[in-house]
Amino acid sequence: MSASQEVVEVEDDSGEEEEEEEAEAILVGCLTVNVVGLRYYHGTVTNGEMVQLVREPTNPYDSNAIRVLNIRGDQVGHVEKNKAMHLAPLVDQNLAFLEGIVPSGSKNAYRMPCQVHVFSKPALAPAVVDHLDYFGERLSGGLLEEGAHEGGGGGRASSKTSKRKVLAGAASSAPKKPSIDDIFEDLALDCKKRQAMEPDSSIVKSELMQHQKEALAWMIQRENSSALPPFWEIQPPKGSNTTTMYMNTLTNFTCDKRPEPLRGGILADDMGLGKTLAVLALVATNRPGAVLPPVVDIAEELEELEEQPAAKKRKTTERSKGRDKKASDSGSDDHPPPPCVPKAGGPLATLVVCPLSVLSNWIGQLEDHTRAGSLNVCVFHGPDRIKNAKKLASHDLVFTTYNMLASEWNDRNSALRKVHWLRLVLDEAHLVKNPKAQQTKCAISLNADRRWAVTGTPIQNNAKDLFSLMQFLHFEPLSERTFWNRTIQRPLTSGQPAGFARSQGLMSAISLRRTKETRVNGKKLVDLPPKIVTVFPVDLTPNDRAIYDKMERDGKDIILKYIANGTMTKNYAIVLQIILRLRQLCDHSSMCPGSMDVLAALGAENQGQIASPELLQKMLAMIGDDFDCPICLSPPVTAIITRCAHVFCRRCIEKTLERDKRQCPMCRGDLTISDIYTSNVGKEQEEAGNDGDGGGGGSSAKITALLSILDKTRAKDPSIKTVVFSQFSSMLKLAEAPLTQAGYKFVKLQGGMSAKKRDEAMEAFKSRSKDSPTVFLLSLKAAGVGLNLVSASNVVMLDPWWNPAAEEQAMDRVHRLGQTRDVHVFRLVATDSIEERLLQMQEKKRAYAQIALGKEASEERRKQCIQEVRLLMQC
DNA sequence: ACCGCCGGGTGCC
DNA sequence: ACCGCCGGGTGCC
Repeated sequence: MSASQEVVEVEDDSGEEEEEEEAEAILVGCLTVNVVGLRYYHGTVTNGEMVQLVREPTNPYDSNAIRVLNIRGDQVGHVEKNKAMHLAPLVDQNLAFLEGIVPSGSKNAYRMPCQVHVFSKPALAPAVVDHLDYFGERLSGGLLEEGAHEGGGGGRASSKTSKRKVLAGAASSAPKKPSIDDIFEDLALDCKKRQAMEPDSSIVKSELMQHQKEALAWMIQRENSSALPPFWEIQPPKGSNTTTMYMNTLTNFTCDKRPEPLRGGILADDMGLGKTLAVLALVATNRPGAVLPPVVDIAEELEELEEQPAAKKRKTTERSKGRDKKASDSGSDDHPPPPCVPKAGGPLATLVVCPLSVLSNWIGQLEDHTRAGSLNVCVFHGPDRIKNAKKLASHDLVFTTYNMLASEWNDRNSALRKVHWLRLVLDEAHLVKNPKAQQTKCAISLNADRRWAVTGTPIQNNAKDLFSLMQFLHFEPLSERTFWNRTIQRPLTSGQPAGFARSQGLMSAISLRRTKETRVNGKKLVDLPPKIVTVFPVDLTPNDRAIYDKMERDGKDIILKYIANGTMTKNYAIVLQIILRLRQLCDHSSMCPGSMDVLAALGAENQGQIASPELLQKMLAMIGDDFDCPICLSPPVTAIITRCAHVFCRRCIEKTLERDKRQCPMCRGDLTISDIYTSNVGKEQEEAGNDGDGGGGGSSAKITALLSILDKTRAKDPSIKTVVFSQFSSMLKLAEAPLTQAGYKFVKLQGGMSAKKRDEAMEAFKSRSKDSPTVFLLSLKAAGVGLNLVSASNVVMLDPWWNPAAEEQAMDRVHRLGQTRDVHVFRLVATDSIEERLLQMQEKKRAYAQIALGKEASEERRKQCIQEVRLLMQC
């Protein structure tokens, strides 16, 4: 950042503070002055209109000059000089600031009266009064007179003023300072009269929830409707006036040019209501040139559910709503209604700005809910981002982060800023509440036809945050700080009902907010049914038990020897193998051929390089994602295995090897890039040693348990579907024959399946038809992606996983948005086995994950690793 | 008449 | 601007 930029920042700061102080100011009094020189300027005002009074110290004729501008900023004239002379010093010394309203007489061609409201900090008010008194200027209508600076609408129509006062009386019984949440409170009631729309099914493959369809219809209507922006009214020609006029009800600014609609708004649904999908549906459905699906009116039901205390407040909402509605209705009368036909030919690309942390969520939802390849998507992030604006603009959807936005702000030639966007979406838009942050400035300045702010925590009890959203939305004149303060902020903070009513009118017009408590026809929008997790102990069959016990004893002996020698990390591959074997034995003996002796012999012979690459790859494929990278302590992004059998993210280990010596961070053994192996995922590895029917060692206790759960479920309700997870695909295979035998139809999903096959399996399972499969066998790898499995409500985890978060995530494929039944999760755990210890370890990991984030593989971590093994092996 | 008055020219700051 | 103001023309009744 250059020095000059810093200076600018500082100036911005002070300006900001001053303007925020304005909100705290009080009205000292009013003064009527003449606005003169009208014929030299083309800015016009009508009766009751607000004007801006701007000092013009550089005026060559009078250094006290005060310019008079209308809302649009066009100059109307000057304050007559003998009054300007009295007022200018107050303004220049920051003792007061001025606001003007032209009550009447605006027809005069040469001059017009203007009511000047003088505001100051309360402490300075007496000095201001004294100063003006000295010059013979008597102020009228100070704070004491209620409604004195009601200005906004007061001047225009006295009938309205009286209505407001009635309203004020009604509202004053409510709590003094209405929070923004109160403003939203009743808006929810309005959604039931809303409409719904299906998304373009050639792109969006998922079924939207009802409230998401409503959000889609609402957003599309906001983007395509030609309705007037909020606070605008149409004034049909009357009398001698033959032109239709448009008036802003906040400022009474009137002009003959129809204001542009506000194409966008605020999607402020609570977290967990699926805003991301709603926006994706919008992007997919409201494309230029597209034919829109029909709008479906939602029947209004259960009106009687209305609660008593809400009724009064609701009237307020309806009043402002009614006004908006009238405005838009008459708007479509006057302009041939072009709604719902997005034109082709303009810009195509939607830019989504989000925090880096939720970027993956967007991508995940995109993969989950849209057909592969149906949208042309790109992520503008990282050093190899697209720098060519034309290329960037050719995508349907571009994702970037706030940090990118902030850094690109400095770059005049940034592709982001050059593109003319069809649509700009700010996710977690509350992040732009700081108006001087670079990301905020950049977001405001980007060139986009439609603008959306998406946020789950909309306006944290602070109307100021709303202001920055107005800036982002380019919603004039509220995007202008002075007008924001004047019409919303100050009335709101001083508890005037006008501020509240206006905010409500604004929000009801441009925002959609539903909370988890919002009810439509008496039902919550998203009411995730409970998830009940049960640990389901399984006694191994006598045969398996015997094999397991022997193996565990052998394994323990081997490991104890390593611990005694201090060679455990060196022999980590064998340790891992032992643990893996034992875990497999908990599923079924057939999955673990051979004995530990073989391994031990191997280990004894080659202390250094013990495993062949093939074996290592096999191991990696089996532990797969169910392992934490010891460097970043998260499940590996692209898991690799070293020749010393340690598992890392590819990124993490590559970086470590680049930077440090050529050593494995875990065992300190020599290690180079060539000693790293990926799993050969492409070819699905089927564990040898079983032929799919439980083969050699009799039946598996886990499979028996699974069947008993399924049988019970089927007896209770045959339509309940069950998802079965295991990390061993061989275990899933083991389940197949018994399932078929017991009359269960099933589908399967595991790593290495083609996208088409996966889709087919998903579709089949989703079906509600009688002969559709009721059991879904999933490997851990397949569960990692954001699958939606809400058609099932039962989950069986055949084996406990290393990583509790991964297990949780897998369950949440079922227990997620759209789930209507209670979810039952059965975690099968072999009694008195390594699995029980694994559960204990999961608890520890949960706690550990909180503390040691971001630490690199250290001595401590290695010790902990040994501790984990000892805990698992009970030695 | 170094005034008053008349009436045309003129017009923000 | 159907004003105020300026400044030139004018000058008893």
